[in-house]
Amino acid sequence: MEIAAKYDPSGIEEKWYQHWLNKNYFRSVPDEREPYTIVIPPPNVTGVLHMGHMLNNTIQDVLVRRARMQGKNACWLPGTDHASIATEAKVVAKLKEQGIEKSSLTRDEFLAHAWEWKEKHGGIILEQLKKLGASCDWERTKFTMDQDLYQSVIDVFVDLYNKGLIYRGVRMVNWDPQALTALSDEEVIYKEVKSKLYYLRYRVEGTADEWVTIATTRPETILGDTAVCVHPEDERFRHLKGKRVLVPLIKRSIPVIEDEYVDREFGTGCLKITPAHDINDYTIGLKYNLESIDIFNDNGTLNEKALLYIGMDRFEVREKITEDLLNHGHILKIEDYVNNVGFSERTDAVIEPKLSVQWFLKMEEMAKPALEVVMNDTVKFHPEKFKNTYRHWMENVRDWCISRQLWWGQRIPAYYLSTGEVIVAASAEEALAKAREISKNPGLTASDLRQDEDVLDTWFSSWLWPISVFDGIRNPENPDIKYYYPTNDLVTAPEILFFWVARMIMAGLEYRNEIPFKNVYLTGIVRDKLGRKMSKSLGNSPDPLGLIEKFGADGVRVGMLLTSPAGNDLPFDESLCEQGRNFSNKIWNALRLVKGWQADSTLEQPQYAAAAIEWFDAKLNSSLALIEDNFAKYRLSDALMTAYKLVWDDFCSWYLEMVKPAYQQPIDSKTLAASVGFFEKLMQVLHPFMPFITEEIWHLLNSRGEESIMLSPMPAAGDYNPELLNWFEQASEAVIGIRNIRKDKNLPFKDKVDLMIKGENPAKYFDEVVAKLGNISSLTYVETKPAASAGFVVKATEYYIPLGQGVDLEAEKEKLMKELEYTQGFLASVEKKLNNEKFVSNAKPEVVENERQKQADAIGRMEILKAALSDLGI
RNA sequence: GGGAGCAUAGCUCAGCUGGUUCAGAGCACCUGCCUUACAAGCAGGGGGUCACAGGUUCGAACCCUGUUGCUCCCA
Repeated sequence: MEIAAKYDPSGIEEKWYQHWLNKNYFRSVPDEREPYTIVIPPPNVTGVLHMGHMLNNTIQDVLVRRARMQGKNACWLPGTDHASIATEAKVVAKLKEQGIEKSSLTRDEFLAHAWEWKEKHGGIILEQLKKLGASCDWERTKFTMDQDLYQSVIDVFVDLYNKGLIYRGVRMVNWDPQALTALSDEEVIYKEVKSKLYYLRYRVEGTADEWVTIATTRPETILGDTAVCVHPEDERFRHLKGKRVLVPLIKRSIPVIEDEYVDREFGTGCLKITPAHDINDYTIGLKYNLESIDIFNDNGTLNEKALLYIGMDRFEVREKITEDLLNHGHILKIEDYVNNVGFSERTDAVIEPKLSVQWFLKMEEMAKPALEVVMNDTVKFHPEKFKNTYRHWMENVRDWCISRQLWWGQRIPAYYLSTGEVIVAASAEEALAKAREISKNPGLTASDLRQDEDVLDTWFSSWLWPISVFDGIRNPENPDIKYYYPTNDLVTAPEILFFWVARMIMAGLEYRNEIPFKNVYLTGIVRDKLGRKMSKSLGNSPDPLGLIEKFGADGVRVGMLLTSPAGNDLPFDESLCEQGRNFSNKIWNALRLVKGWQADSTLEQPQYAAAAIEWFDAKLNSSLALIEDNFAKYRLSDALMTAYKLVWDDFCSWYLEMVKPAYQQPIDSKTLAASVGFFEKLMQVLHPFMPFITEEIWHLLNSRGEESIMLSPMPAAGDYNPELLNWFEQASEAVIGIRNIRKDKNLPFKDKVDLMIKGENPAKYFDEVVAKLGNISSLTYVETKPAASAGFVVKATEYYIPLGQGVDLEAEKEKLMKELEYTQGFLASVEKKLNNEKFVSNAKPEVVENERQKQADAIGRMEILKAALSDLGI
């Protein structure tokens, strides 16, 4: 069979993914095996695959595929979330393009558009994941707005309300004037912005020319000022005590109050108080019973309470009012100033602090056990350092604002009577029944109830995800939830540690009385070479599908994993994928070599081949043990690197070279079988990382019929003789020594040379291997160093290659002297320790013993070197 | 402003309880090779005062203190 010299993943990847799907290999249903479960962090239904997803889902697939091969019943449950703000924004924009205003639609009409949009564009991302090789149980695909998940959210709201954990309150919220909704603190991104600090003077009431100067970054908010505040101990303002000042332009009279909150160093030391539009001012307003004048409409324009500029946008007003203040002599100066401004994560609009009535979930009680399970490692974080961050947040947790002024999402199941009374119930019918009961008015009808217009925060559905996808809220005893929950591993980004991971833990404890997952693997952020976060606006993100096309899914997966230890950011570079592709090609060519061998069952197995097989078996087992350890510690890149080196260095560079028959010669059947066997095991080990090429090769190595590598048992580390590894190390060093001499002395590799060994050689077992790899014509043991030869020493064994003529005695001498010097220095440092009484008496006995061994070795080596030098006539 | 973390080769990172192999890996780099599996390769090689300054210890990349620089989270 002809095999292409370069591995071409196109076609192969498509073929196998389709095959796996056809065979339903990703499907999981409860059975008697141990379950292994991962629920996908549901990507935004409007989203397309980006590099962060690539990393995150590669990791999940590696874990799932490995678990599956370890005989577990592996279930990777995929899905998407409805992303209320982002999706609604997209649908609104889309409608606008068609000339439809959201305000002209009824709620139901709008939702119909939204669903239509979702059916059309949602789920693209899941299709893209298939290109990556994701082995999700697609039959279980969930969406947070699916009827069952929707209902679970509603049930939970009602339940928490009945438990007294959900309440309605007036709060200063982060208002997104573009999306027209409140945002949670986590959805606000603070950015440093170059702005201006305006120094404004307010006239003291009852005076003609006495002024107070304040500094503000938002001059337009003076229209909502209800006080001016100074520090009680500030001498500069003592005379203002009990006075009032007039707000410029509108001449509203407001009091001068005193509070220690004021930073005397900042600005003028005199602060204007606008309770309706600043969170700190709001607190002060409450303390001093100040009026709150909300001057903004929801969309960020000014309302009639502002008295001026009514209907103008806040930023327009800022310019206009600056002008007017200047004209009226109220501005003393304007300074450049850098401050932190909050922006909406979704719309990038500047957040407006705004007072409004919202629904909140009390966090304190739920946070305590959720903190506990992480601190005591019931839920393990990888890497562990995130426990600190988690604790800090959980200890300072604030109530969760769960309402959003949107339509796309689970509508809050709260119903208002005309009296303003609130009834929370899972359905309108139940609410009506309750209402009749409470009001003792059986004549109430559905039209007497008005349901809350708001929907719930998307996280209020995602926090139930590990439970609701198995219908564990509505049917807590169903077989799926009992089998798959708690899930095993969660793979996600540290950015959402709090608003998703923490809350899932809370929900799990609340509704299952059990943690939702045992391990949380926190990935880093994929950045570009310059360390910038990849983002659409920067345009610095490569197209993931383009990468897959260029390097193959296997190559990209390897590239993503090679340099991304848990929790560390990944500075992405295409060359990483290139390395992955090169690795694919390397494996492919190893296949070409092995497939090219003709077996001859009459051939005796050469000793070198038997030795090579024994060695590689030991090496394989020791690497497997390492890989198992790496996985146990969730060090996936280390596991991959171990496998990478095992395949490339040990298998390809050493093993295959050792057993390889001479050109166009057949190979003995025993060696071929062993080689194919090793190859298969290596493919199995690599399969979780590189699902496609391993499946392809697995089938090319042997006829498998319908079998799949993805269901084959993962090789487990077995016992091995460590001596084999030590001996081989010596032998391989000898081979390297021979190569070096060839290079130094310009001895072409194709010319055979003699090798003479002096002294005890523990690695005798590999002599034939050394002879083969060194292209040695005869390997003999000698008592004395042969004349006119070049040599080297490995441990306590001397190796010589006779050179006939042209031996550079000086060079030989120099080499030996250098080594002798080094050994002397080494011995000195060892003896320094041993001669130190404190060391001998304080250090652990095995450490001291070790030093003695080093001493003996060094002395022995020095003797050998000295003897070699004296042979040279020194 | 409060909290956490990091600083080891050109880059990305390992380095466990302080003690052979403790200064490592991969990539990049340099040199030589078109050696019929692979130039997407082979063989070999160079490269680090472990941020800086002190301290503890028989012994420090590792523990302690301070300094500097960077990152993240929270306000």
